[in-house]
Amino acid sequence: MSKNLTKRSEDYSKWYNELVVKADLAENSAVKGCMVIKPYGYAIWEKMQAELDRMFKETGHQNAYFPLFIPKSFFSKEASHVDGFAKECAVVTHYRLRTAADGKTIEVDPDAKLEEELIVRPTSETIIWNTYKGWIQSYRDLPLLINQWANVVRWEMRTRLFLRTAEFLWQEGHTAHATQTEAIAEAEQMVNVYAEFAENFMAIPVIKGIKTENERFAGAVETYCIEALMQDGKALQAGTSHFLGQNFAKAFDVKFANKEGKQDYVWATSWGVSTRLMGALVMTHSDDNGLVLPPNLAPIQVVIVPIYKGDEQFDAISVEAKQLMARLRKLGISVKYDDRDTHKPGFKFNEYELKGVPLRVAIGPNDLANGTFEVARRDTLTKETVISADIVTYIQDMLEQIQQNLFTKALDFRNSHITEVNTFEEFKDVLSNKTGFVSAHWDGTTATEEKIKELTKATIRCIALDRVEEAGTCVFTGAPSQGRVLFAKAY
RNA sequence: CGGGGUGUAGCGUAGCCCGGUCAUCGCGCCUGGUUUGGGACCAGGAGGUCGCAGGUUCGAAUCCUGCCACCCCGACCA
Repeated sequence: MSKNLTKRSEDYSKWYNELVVKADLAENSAVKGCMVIKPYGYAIWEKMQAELDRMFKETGHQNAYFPLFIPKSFFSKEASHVDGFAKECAVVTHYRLRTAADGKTIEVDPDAKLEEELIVRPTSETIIWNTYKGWIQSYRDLPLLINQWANVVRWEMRTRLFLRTAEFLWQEGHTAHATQTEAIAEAEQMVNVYAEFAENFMAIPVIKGIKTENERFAGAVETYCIEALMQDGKALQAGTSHFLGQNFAKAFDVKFANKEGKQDYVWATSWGVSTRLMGALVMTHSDDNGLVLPPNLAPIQVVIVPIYKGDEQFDAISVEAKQLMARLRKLGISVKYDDRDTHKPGFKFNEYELKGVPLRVAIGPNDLANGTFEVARRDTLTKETVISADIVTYIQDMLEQIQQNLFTKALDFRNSHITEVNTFEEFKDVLSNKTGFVSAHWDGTTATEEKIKELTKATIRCIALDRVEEAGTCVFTGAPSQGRVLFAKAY
């Protein structure tokens, strides 16, 4: 295994191997950017889904499901939206195959050409708003707060495992409101939900902010985002929440009668996070020994490894192990007892480190004699001997400590990689040597933003919601600025 | 689509410049035995259209031509 895994993104793919593999569909290069999520990786996604779903419901949202296929005509109704996605859509043109003249191969039946092509959804705004049109007549129908768990397809020119795959899993919330204020409040609420989820559940510190016009979602009036920093110093957008204004309501003619009896267009939001978050998880916490999973997300939180010679010892250890397993499970802790006799303990130790299991309990003849357990934690790679009487509370506390420690570690790293600069020389120097976020004054123009991107490859990740107003001069043009924005090289 | 690189067993690779017991080594896999507190050891074994198609040659993994695929950089991209 290569060293310096924290330095280059390609190296992370080695750790992804535990979770996911690139789809092996070499016969058809068109789907090369897809991924197969392995059971261990999918278990993490399920945990993320469960927690997010709970948070959505606590904020009043409901789940629904909309079609995978979107008629082409829907797509063209919102001009900037179609501009944003047109170049990366998979299109269905036919609905039937037939046996070819050679009697062996299968070909597309030319008679089965669709009158109107169907787009495989790259996002569902259009089909959802087309549906909402029939659901909303009165202010009494509002707000409409719906979330969908789905897959989407974006035919990117270049894919990167987890971070930008051709097909990915996500959730997309789509809400409709009677007033602008309410819709903005919703968009802000959801970015807060995402931030809370990332920090408390995934142990990934994030910066909440808004996107510049240039980086805004196609069709949005304002895009809120959470930005995380990976160990290699590159930023990753981990979630977005958009205030869509009345753009989609107007495009799909969704009007409602307000309290005064007047017709008005509804105000909209949409928000989403995807399997990209799993990439963020790996790139935030993992080390040269493999994955490091926060206890909240680990499919296996505790693994018990027996160390024994002969059946007699094994049986005695198994009794202890199964007792401990039962007690931990009662507390909702997920435990695996690895009683395979095909592998030595040392092999198992390394295997579970690679998989990122937070806590490992070893039980051997010495422990049996002394009434102890050996507990090793994945985040610090340290071991301690714990007496039987304390073991359950010790593990319970330790899982919480690991969760906390991972967040603190990532937060310290992130905070030490936000650098304020005042000259363009410094700007370039920090970007190429220290990496991370660069906090600098910007004159607010797209032209400057693009010129900086051209020269340094850095983009404005966000204007932090909690930034302090501060008069200054643009790091590039010297024009006046009201505050600093965060630049970084990003995935 | 431009620039660079790679393609040899499930994975990672040597060999290619200088054609000829060259199909190499490691991991993994199978069998038997000994092992088991940090990736065990010994012995034996299975597994390969050398990316594909042509060409040169007595002879091609090796040279030539074309094609295909993958990776990296760029364009593109919430």
